Amino acid sequence: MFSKTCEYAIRAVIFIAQQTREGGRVSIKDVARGIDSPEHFIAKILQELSRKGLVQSAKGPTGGFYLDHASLQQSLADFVRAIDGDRVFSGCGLGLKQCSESHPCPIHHQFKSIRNQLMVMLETTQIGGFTRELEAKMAFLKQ
Amino acid sequence: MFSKTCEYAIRAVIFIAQQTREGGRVSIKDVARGIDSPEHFIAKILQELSRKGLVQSAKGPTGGFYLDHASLQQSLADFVRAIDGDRVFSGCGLGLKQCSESHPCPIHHQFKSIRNQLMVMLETTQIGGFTRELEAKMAFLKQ
DNA sequence: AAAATAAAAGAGTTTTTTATCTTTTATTTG
DNA sequence: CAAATAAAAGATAAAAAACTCTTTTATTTT
Repeated sequence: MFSKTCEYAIRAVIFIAQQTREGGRVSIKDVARGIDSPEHFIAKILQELSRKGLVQSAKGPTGGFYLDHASLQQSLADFVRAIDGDRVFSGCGLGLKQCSESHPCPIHHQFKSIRNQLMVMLETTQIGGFTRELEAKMAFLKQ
Repeated sequence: MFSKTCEYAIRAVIFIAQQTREGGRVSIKDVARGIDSPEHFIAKILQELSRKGLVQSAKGPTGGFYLDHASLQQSLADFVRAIDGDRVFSGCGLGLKQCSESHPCPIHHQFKSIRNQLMVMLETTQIGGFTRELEAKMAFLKQ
């Protein structure tokens, strides 16, 4: 569904949101440990999200990653789009380049319906909305 | 969603179903042309499906691929499973190995719902059920 | 100002996926 | 039986994705 990069990205950002909910920063090391991902790999990913303004960062001691008010309100869809592009939202289920309403693949309509639901789900879910569940250990970001 | 291999596989099998609806065989060359895929690549894929009994084949002149009665009734899900395994049906949206009802990732429940719909769709769609649409040019397997 | 900390950037490497090329085996037809 | 046809099998190559390592830059603390 998503690339590995994108899976890590989402987990990382949810983790950062949770860890910094009362201010503060979290280091790459801690993110990597917190979501059980390769450290240098998640570093690259956060670098890119940082460049695109979807996460915030600060260098030096006391530095690390965090999310400003705007970033906390970004939807999962925004992060998916930033990493995987809109392949997920608009690609053809059978890989046709020109698949469309007027030139549909055999499963175009069925797929559209399911993908729309996926899209609505991703668009309406804010990255900052998982803190409570994680806190209560009703949801997990690793293992 | 699906691997490229799986996309080609589904397109190929739908094509074979259509081309051989009144008996006969279709060659790899024709399949490759018919779905606009690399010839040797689709050959490999059909070879594997043939080994697994999901498509039928015959060597020599007048040989080629076709689908027996049972294969025509296989669902899309069967072909997806044969190529991509059940990753599509049961993998975690965020890539967690141990994601489950009792140890869910933050989007487990939302994902489950969408994936179930995908699964129902794939399970209830027979590979042989597209001939009419294709014939009427209301669906396409290439471009 | 020097030392320490932590992200950014750049340059690889490894693995997996996708694709190609060549040889072999089976079957049919003249 | 020889020639032709078509899939099966095996080996290799190219491209993309996933992951690692090293150096640089910015910031803070002493």
